[in-house]
This record gives sequence, C-alpha cells and structure tokens, in this order.
Amino acid sequence: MPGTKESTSTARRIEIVEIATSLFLENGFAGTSMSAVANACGVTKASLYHHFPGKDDLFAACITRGYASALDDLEALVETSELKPIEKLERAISTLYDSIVASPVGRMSPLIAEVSRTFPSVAQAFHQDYLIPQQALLGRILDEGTDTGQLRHLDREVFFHIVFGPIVTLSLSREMFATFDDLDEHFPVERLKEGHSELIATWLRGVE
Amino acid sequence: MPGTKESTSTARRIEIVEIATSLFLENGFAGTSMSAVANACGVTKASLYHHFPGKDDLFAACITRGYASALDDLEALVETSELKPIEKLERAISTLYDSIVASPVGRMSPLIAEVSRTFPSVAQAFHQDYLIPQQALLGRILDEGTDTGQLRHLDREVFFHIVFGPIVTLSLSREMFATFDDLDEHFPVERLKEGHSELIATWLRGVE
DNA sequence: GTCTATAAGTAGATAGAC
DNA sequence: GTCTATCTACTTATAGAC
Repeated sequence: MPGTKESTSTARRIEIVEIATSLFLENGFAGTSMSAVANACGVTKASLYHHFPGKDDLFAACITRGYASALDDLEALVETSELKPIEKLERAISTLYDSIVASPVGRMSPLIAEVSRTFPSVAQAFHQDYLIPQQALLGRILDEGTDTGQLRHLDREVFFHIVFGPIVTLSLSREMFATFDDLDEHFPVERLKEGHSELIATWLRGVE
Repeated sequence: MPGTKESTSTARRIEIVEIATSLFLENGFAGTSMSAVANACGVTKASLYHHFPGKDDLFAACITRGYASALDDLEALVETSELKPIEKLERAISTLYDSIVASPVGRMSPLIAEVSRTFPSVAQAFHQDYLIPQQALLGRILDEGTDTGQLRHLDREVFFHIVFGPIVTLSLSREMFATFDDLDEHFPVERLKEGHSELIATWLRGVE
C-alpha cells in the first residue's frame, strides 16, 4: 500500500521538522547537531538521513514550514467586509503579535541571520514567501483606508518599519533574555501590544 | 619592561577581539571555530588560547567591548543644555540608528539570542551594562520634557518599545538579507530613520 | 524504514620546546 | 608570546545488514 506508506512517512517528517525547529530555535543552526535531532526524535542518525539528505535540507524544511498557516489568519482578515479599515488594522496588529512573538516561523529571524551567508537561498525564500506576502496583505488594508479617505496617506515602507519593527524586536528580546525569570515583567507582550496598537491607530487617523 | 610588554599584549588582544567579532557576526557563535579566528589573526590556535583561556571568554570580550563608547555619544547629548528636549530626542534617535545599525555592539542581538541558554551571564551583562543604561539615558530626556510640560506623559516601556523596535529590527533585517545586492533599496536606513523620527516627534508633542 | 558500525574530518583545548 | 604536535570528543555523512 503506497498510500499508507507515504502518509506515515509524511507524518514522521512533520514530527522531525517540529522537533528540529525547537532545537534550532534554542541552539542555533551550527549549535544543533544531527545526532541531537535524531536523539530527540528517538531515532538513529542514519534514519534521520533517510528522511532528509542533509542538515541544510532539514533546516530549509524547518524554515519553510508554517509560512502558509501564518499568513492564513491575516488573509482571512483582509477579505472580511464587516470591519472598517482602522478596525482591520488593529486586529491585524494583534494577529501579527501572536504569529511573530509566539509562533516558530516568526521567531526564525535570528536563525536566518546566522545562516544568511552560508545559505542565501533560505533568506531569499523567507523574504519572498513570508515577508513580502505579509507586507502585501497589510498594504491592502492600508490602501482600502486611504482610497476611502478614512486613513491618511503615508510612506508605505515607513509604515511597515513602524508596524513590524517593535513586534520583531520584542520577539528577539524574548529570545535573548529567555533565561530571565522575570521575562514577562521586562517584556510584557499584552501591554506593549496595546500601546503600539493605539499609536498606529492615532497616527493613521491623521494628525496633521 | 613590563609596561611595553603589557601594552603590546593589550594591543594584540584588541586586534583579536575585533577580528573575532566580525567572524562571530558573520557565522554565529557555534559557526565560528577557534581555528578560524586564529587563522584570520595570523596566529596559531595555541597562541590564541594564550590570550583567551576559552572560546566563551573570547566571545564575552567581543560582546563587552564597545559598550562604553556606544553609550558615550548618547550621554554627551543628554548632558547638553543647548537643546530643547524634543531636539535632543531627535538627535538621540539619529545616534541610536548609527550605533545599532552600523556598529558591532548594536548588531550583537542575534548572537546573544543564539547563546542565551548556554551562557545566560552574557545576556545578563548585555542587558545590565548596555540596554538598561541606554534606556535610562533616553528616559532622562523624556523626563526633562515632561517635567517642563514640553512633552506629553506616556508609558515608558511603550515608548522604548516604539523607539528601539524599528531600529533593532532594521539592523536584524540587514543581517538576515546581507546577501541581497539591492539591500539599501529594500532597507533604506536614511529614509526609514527620517520617517520614524518624525512620528516620534509628533507623538510626543501631544496629540490628544 | 530502522538499525549497527564506521569513515573522514573538525571541534575545543593542552603539553612542552624555543 | 608563539610555535609544533597531539589528545579526546564530536561532527556530517555513508555502507550494508535486517
């Protein structure tokens, strides 16, 4: 039964990718050995190499996985016709906090910085398949607001800079200081999200 | 002559730290071997180990170096009495762009994220000796403005979140996509700095 | 698909001569 | 202070039995 075979194989691959992702996030690319991944998965190295021909292939799979689902929520929000642009934007920011601070795909940035010289294609794919679509979706909400005169017109790149900047940095900070036992006190996600969101809303309603 | 000996030793140490820093920034902690550092410095591994007892000591020296000088510019700005708080703040932001996007100490964040679990003390020191003083200096400008009624009162942590967030993320993005040949087109430091600075100024002058 | 065994190379770190 | 030579442990990756 080739069908059964394939699905167990796929399931095992997904399981490996999930475990490997958490190890890469904790210890970096060079700091994570194939032996460590194999041990954490409860298989031998040779079996691991059966599923992924090399360490870079495994890493690429970890980076790639989750792109689509991370973008799905944002896309659904953009398509809704029941919300005003400013409300969509506030919800979009909340969604971004969840997907960047809490989910693996959003926490990949330091890893990609680490391997960018060795595997430029990984960085390229992350940019093309995740960052660009994410910006495009946010841009559509912005357009909807400016076209109907509800939001003021502003430099798109500066807008992305101000929206994504604090969120990505918060995610990075929480990685950097993951060992602090008062992490939530130093970097309180909810309070920062709220303040950030209010500022964006005020900014976009037009202040000049 | 112990004096001469010591100064040549110190000079060599500084030279090694500078070269090692650029290697760590390019390839990460685990991705940078002591052999690679030794080769780049034109000495053998044994000589390198004479100057630094271990890889973690060398890494700590790379992280630590530059704290003081990176904070000096900001401190000089805070002490000035010739500028209004809002002008100080605009200059402070410009200084932060220079020291975080362009200088090694500001680009260390992804590295610290990589080693934070293995060497929590490195993260601790970075927080205590660099981030906290930096925030304190910025906070003093803010206080000066609110005390004299020139700037509106707001949540300090949200303020830091909005000020540092976009700058650190810009630095990280430029690391992630360092291999792009149109890097400055995708991440134009000057234009983003200007837009960011204008937003902060408008926000602080009071919009409610 | 998973295993044992192993190749071929590199890691961090040290001993001791000069 | 720098060198040659070396140690042990670990790295990615593969060959071949089951």
